[in-house]
Amino acid sequence: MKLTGPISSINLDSSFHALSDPIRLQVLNLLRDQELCVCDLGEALEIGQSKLSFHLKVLKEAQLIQSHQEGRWIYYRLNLTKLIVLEEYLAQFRRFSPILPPRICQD
Amino acid sequence: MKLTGPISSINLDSSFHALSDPIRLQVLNLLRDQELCVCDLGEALEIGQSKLSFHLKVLKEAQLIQSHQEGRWIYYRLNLTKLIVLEEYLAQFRRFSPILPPRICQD
DNA sequence: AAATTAAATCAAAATAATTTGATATAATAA
DNA sequence: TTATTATATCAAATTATTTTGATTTAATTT
Repeated sequence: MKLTGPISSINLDSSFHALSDPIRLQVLNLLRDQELCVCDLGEALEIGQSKLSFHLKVLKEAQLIQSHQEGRWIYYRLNLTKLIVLEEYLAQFRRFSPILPPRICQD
Repeated sequence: MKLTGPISSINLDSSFHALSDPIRLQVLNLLRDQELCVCDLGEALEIGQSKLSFHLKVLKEAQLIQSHQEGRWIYYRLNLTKLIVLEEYLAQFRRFSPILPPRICQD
């Protein structure tokens, strides 16, 4: 059986790859509750401009973030949809487990 | 504020790195509801023995799987605890979001 | 004890990802 | 129109990861 929905493994590896770097995780954390322009991110992270641009590209290609332009600034924000797909993928292991009880629901 | 609990970013990047490879995701999926020995995994995945061993090591060092020996077989199983830590890390973005409603709780 | 088997380890080769510094692009301001 | 600013892109250098085949280890069987 080949899965095709959001829980399939297709592209999941590259999504997780985008999460596998400390700078990129910092970016996601900075964007957690607000959108920011590249200059804000650069100031917060204190890394070179082209390095930041590279990591933003990785995150964007993995569809973990989205961007839009405003004047000469480019703003980035989380793509929650994709983050939720990954969350659900991991949740699946817990749901399938014959061992541990399901997590307490806090939503 | 430096986080230190399970939701901190410390080591999260290497955990996600362990998830960033299709062979390793296949291994996790095979172990989803049962433990298997290396030979079972090798048969299912049709990859060379040392290659499999390498990927199991990456998963084990990331604490996503655990192993125990029985005679000359070594059995691997998921480490749900770590998978749940990662799931919670991702859930945090959703919980923090001012935009999307919380996920419908299915537990 | 010798042979077999399951799995790990090692070193070399092959690939892939990241960093760096320079240059390009496109929007705005002077 | 020229200068400035924000960001992206590119190529080269660096670093990290993965693959491969050979060897090792340890348990079991003969």
